[in-house]
Amino acid sequence: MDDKKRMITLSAIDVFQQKGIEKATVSDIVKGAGIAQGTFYLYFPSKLSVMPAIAEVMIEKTIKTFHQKMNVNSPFIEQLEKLVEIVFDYTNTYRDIYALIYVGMGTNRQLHEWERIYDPYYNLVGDILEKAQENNEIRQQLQPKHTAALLIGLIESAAEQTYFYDMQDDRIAQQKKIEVLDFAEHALLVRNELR
Amino acid sequence: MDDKKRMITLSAIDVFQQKGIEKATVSDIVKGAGIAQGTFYLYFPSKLSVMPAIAEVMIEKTIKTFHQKMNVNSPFIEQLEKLVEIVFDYTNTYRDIYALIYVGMGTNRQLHEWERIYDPYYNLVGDILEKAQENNEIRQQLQPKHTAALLIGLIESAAEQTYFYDMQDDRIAQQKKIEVLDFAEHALLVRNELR
Amino acid sequence: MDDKKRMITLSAIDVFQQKGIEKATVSDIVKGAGIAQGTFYLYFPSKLSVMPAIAEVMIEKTIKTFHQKMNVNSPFIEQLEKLVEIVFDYTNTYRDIYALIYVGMGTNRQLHEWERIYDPYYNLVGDILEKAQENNEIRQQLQPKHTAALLIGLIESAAEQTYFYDMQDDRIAQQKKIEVLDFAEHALLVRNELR
Amino acid sequence: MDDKKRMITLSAIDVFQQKGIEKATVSDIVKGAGIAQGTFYLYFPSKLSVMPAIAEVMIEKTIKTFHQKMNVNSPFIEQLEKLVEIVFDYTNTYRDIYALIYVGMGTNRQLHEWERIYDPYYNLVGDILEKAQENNEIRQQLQPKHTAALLIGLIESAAEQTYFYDMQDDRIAQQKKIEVLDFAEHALLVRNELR
DNA sequence: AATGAATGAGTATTCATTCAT
DNA sequence: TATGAATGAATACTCATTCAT
Repeated sequence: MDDKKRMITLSAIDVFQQKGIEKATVSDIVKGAGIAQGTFYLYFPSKLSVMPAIAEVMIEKTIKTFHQKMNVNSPFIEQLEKLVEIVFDYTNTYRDIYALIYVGMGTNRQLHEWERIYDPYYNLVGDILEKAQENNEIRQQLQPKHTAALLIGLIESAAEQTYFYDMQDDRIAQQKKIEVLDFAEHALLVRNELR
Repeated sequence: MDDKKRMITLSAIDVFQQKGIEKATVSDIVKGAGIAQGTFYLYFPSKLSVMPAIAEVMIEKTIKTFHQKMNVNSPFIEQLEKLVEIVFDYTNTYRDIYALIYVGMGTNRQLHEWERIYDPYYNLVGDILEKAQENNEIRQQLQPKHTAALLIGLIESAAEQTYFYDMQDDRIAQQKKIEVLDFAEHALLVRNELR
Repeated sequence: MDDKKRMITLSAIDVFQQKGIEKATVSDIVKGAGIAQGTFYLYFPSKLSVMPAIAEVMIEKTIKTFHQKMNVNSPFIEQLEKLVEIVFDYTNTYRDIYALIYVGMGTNRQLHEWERIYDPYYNLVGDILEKAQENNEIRQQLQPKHTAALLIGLIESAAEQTYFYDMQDDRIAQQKKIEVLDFAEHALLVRNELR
Repeated sequence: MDDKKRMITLSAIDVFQQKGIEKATVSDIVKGAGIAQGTFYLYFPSKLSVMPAIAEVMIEKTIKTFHQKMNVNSPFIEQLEKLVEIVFDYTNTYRDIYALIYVGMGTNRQLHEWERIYDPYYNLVGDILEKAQENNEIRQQLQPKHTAALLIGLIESAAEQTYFYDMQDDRIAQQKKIEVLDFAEHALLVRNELR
């Protein structure tokens, strides 16, 4: 991505997190990026059109985190646990941003781009599932990439629900993680020899 | 709910659906409700504070649909199918509204109210799961209400993913429904006679 | 004055002092008076029409203070000192109210009423001057009532100027009082024995 | 002063005079200044914050008038007469504006700025008094600048009192001028040869 | 490419006033 | 007389976008 475009996008993420969805302005964004008001429009045709770029950066970050934290050679069950950890983590941190992207792209009729943007993420998790299939750790009938989408959706929604409760209470989050892990394991029939 | 408050809420739902999230104005809402501009503020302190009321109405609608379409005496597997149908249906119809509620309540620091509002919904599905447990149709270890939340989250996110794609293509939706159903059945160990 | 009309007026004074000129509303006033919104309009045709009533009450208060603090038999010079004290005191306390009355009556084309309202005040001070003339304490050529108006204006404006400075600093106020007293004494030729 | 800021200020004075205190709108002001609505807010943070700028322009005008009409070499008594003329004149013409400035700055907690703004005015009159002292035309004990403030306050309040009455009646104004002049002369001990 | 002053359409919110009870 | 829910006109202020430099 063009360097200045990236600066704008990163600043936008910052601003949205600090000011919240309603109060963020282009003026704030350009200030954060250290450029002039007009320069913004050299890189993005409108305010909402930053959204896909933001989404891309977010996914990029997520994938980077994956590669850092995930040991692809560890048993699938451990990778699944890690997945839950990671998804809960970024959902909590970036909840507002995700809502924003969702609304912003929806308004802009760009929602279909979401598919393209999430694609590498689904592929990443899909690959893990595929390898788990080869190792006979999960059911053979599962279509890896489709299942990846369901799995990510499940965990993300569980993470979001955690924040309907008091965010401070970490025990609720831990409990939720255990439950979603159990749910997912059965869905995928992980370690079915254990039952 | 107070009659006039309800009128405002219903009109707000309409306006948000028609005009989209960004373009809806209080002026439109009061016009739809047949009241004066100022009257709005007798019932709601601000534009965004209608959100919880909208959420309540939406959940109310959903629950009503449930009672209409769901045969509580049919086998659990059929009820699950119905659940998927219903969730996909309202997600498709009210996708924008849900996004709006989410953002609106988040912005307003009212997200915790979501818990209270979703509660009857989780209870409804929780009851179904509990009965299924009694009939030995699903795993006994599952905590019904918690599982209900996960299940609803799973199906909703699957539905959302579907409608990020071309909404017209019904085959994709059908395919997604089958996948999520399969995923959920295994998670709950519904067809345990097969194993 | 009608009891309820008085209640409204007193509440209005309170509200204006607490909320300031811009923020005071009829709603606040009726709340303070313990009556309903509509009742206000049974006693006053409009919001601004309370102003003369407020002015009247203010003058009434001032005159009452005079009768309490002023010894009409003491030498004129002492009465003048007292006058300065009193005027500084009420100017400081009710500066906002006076500004409000001024603007409110000006807007309403009721400014001529000011004459009628201030009249008893001018008479009061005029009487003091007249008696001082009889006692040969001030110049004989002075027209008592006209001079009263000038004198009051002089002291009020001096008091107002005090508040252009830091209001906390009492020494400035004391200094100003001494200066205005000296100014007035010479204007009236009070200490004629000095010449 | 920045050219555009000055345009806005001048237009604001116009609008306040024509429309009166309550009815003046920012929209009117910008129309008069020939600029866009938003431009106003590049120069002033709010509607009321124009007040100090208005006050500055008013004082500027007054001082200019002084330099035109006042012969600094004429006897003090004539300069005092001129001072009364000028103060009565601008008080009559700009009565509304002064009330507005007073209220506006009071509301805005900017009243202390008044000191800075009036300062050159007090200095101007203070200089006249100082010179009169050198010429032994007034009492030596007087502190020139402080006395200037009292004197201006006296004359302004006298002028204001005049214009609360029927403004058309010029005889009342003339009478008041004579009285205030007499009052001031004695206060300053002008014409001390007469005593 | 970059700037940032200027634009002006757009809207939530307020509050004096009314009127059916 | 008294009420207070309902009214709706009126307006300050915001901010995405433009364009001359």
